[in-house]
Amino acid sequence: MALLQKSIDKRSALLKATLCLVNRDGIQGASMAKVARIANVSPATIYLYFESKQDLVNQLYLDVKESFAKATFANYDSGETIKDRFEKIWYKMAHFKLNNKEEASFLSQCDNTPMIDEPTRQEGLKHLKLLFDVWNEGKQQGIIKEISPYLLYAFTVYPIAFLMNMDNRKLCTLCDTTLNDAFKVAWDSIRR
Amino acid sequence: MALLQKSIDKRSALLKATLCLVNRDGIQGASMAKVARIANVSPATIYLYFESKQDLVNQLYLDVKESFAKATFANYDSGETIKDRFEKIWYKMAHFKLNNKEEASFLSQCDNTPMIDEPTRQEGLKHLKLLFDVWNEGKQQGIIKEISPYLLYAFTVYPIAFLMNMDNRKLCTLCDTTLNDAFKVAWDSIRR
DNA sequence: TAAAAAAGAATGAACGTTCATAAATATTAT
DNA sequence: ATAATATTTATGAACGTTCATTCTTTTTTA
Repeated sequence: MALLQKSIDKRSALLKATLCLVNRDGIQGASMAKVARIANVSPATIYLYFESKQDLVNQLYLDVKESFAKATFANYDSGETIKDRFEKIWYKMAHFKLNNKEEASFLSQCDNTPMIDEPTRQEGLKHLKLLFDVWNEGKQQGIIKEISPYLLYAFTVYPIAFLMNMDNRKLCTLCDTTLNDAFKVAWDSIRR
Repeated sequence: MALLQKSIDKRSALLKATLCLVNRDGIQGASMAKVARIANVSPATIYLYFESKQDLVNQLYLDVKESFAKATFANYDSGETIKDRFEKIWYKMAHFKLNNKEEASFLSQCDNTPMIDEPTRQEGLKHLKLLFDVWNEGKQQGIIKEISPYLLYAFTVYPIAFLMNMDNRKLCTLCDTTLNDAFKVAWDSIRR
């Protein structure tokens, strides 16, 4: 149905506009008026698709998290070794952040804003299940340290965001060499 | 001079009010009117001490960074071993963030906002010189990996902010045991 | 009494949101 | 198949509020 498609297009145009603006001016800088203008739509139209600015940003958050997870766990094979699986996931996360800077920077901004509510954050976390699986198996096999997934995440995945930030600010170029170094650091941090 | 002291008091009352509000409602939620009300001052008075909201937030940023650095490098002794020095610095950073949650959360928010300008960020970085010294010496002695300080920071210090966030959201309690685990992870990540 | 500091009221602009209305689309009746 | 009608979808203008900032006046200090 053409109508439905048109609706979907408009919805994603609005999400895309929001992503772009948040990336440029911060969450508070992405006003509904600006979002509307960039999406070629009347401000009022936004409220046909989202019930508030908070809703808009939260839905965008879930949307981006989902595509991040999709990229991260593509070709996931539970038959591979723990290290191989972790390595592939880690590199895919890094490459997603490098190749989708707007999305990555948006997620970074979301980490510390009160705009994203707790239920939405929880929902977003679910996408990481496969990574937690790998860690749990790794612990059972004595390959990975017996520590909470929050620690594992903090020291392997979270740092990528920092590096991406530095790269954006031209302070530290994230070339392949740097990325390989970074993975080594990440792996050394959590392996037994 | 009593007058000067009163000025200093008012300035820090304004900074404190800003810190408190940013922590509660985010940077955009800390309006000049609210800051004034909490500091028991007229909105206009703020402009006697700061030339704009951006200036206010940037000065607060430097202020907090400085007290963070003061706490972090207290009793620094360049005669100690690399690991001892790093360990003490790391724990002091962690404890500062645990004991000064408002300050820590504020700094986290600053990581991803366009409100803090690049010169101010550079200024804030200078406070970390001693940490960089330790790392450089460590590299020379073959104790620490030969990688950029940005990588070292990303994998040892930056994760603390994540853990603090989880702690604030009651998802992962940062008790002494967790903290010790975390330090082990941090050290394993960068040692040779 | 002169100068500095602080106040409160007021500024235009921008905010998120809603409203009455218009355009576009779907449904029904002929 | 076409005309008339109902329904959805979208609009631009306007809402009340709040924003950062400034202006004029009053209070405090020297």
